[in-house]
Amino acid sequence: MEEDSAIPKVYFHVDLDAFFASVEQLDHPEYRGKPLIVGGIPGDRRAVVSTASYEARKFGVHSAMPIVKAAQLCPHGIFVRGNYQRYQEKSLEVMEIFQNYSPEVIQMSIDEAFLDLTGTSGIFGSAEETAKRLKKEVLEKTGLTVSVGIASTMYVAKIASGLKKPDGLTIVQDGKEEEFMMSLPLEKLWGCGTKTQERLKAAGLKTIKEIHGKSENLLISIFGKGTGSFLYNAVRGNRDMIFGGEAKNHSISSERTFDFDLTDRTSIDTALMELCMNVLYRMHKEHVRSKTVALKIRYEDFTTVSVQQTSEFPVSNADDLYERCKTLFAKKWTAGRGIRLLGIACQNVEDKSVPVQRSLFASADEKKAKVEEAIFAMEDKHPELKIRKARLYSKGAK
DNA sequence: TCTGGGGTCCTAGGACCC
DNA sequence: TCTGGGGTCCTAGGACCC
Repeated sequence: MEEDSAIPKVYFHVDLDAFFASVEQLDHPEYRGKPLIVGGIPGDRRAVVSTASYEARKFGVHSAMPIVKAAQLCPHGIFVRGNYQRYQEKSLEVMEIFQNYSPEVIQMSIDEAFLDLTGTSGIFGSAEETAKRLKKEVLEKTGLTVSVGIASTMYVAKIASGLKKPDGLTIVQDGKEEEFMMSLPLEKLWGCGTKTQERLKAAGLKTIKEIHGKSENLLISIFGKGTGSFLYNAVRGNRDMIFGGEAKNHSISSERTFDFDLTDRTSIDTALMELCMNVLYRMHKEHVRSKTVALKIRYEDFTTVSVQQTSEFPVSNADDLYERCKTLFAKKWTAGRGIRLLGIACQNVEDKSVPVQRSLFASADEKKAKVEEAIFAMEDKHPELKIRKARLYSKGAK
């Protein structure tokens, strides 16, 4: 093991403020300064809020809230469904700017990233100056504001960036991480959601300070190895992820919540086929394949079941995936119960360049796969030409 | 006011093997 | 014939994140 280098670690966590809503307000001046809700429009039965502008948040609207409720809280709000391609574009613009500040950028999602700024003070000046310059550059080049957290661990930087939104900058000095953590309410503990918070409260631990007072062994005895250790380290600001770690168990999934529960086989099969095409298209674009197919059913009462199966051979084409999904579905489905959501996933995807064992039927399967690839390629070139499985156009499908 | 869609990671239990 | 102990792989479900 190598000793810790003398250079103190410096991490930035950069978070775009109310990202989707901000992009909409940028593109539509008439939305600016108004309560804007992205995620659905009133009347979308089961839609939820994806992002609310700060003006809308004043009414109590927040992410994950049903649109129906948002419309009640904020009846004069502007509601839009959103344009994810556009958000992706803007995200890319911002991420490219980050590259100018650090060779090590870890993008965490469409609207946030960690930057390793360790040892760059000679180039950029102090962390604070650097952050201010970065914020200014992002605003000038993209019209968006970001909030930045700076600390010696990614974990603390992440929490810090969330404290002074929007357009915030929070610096936790090296050595002050623990003190910083202790000053926070329990809700700010990243990775500790409502369930764990409830368990903590049930155990008499209501604050980060109180957790800090317990030994690791005690926390493990109450919460188990994983959660116990996590809590012990998190309240000390110790918890850190490994930079540049291999992405394992990558999966590609698609799911859909239906406006009305499905009960008949025809609509169910159509929905399954649609999900299959979606997943397969994306696997094709990413040049990956998978041997493990998973299926998820959420019933009307929100109980959720899943099945998965790993086969000797990777999924080869849409029919293949569809057949596997139907088999899994038959294994789990309780006929008569209404289905509110269906989802499928291909797990443990691997790059198509790694050699694979071929099945006895490989040549026929490969032929089908080739045809599909050609179709996908054509759809990419001519989005107006939607070549889809004939059954998607059969009655009932839109 | 019933609760989206895309992910990742962890855990517990069963099967199977030596 | 009453039953060890470890390792590994797989699955189902749950927690959490944005």
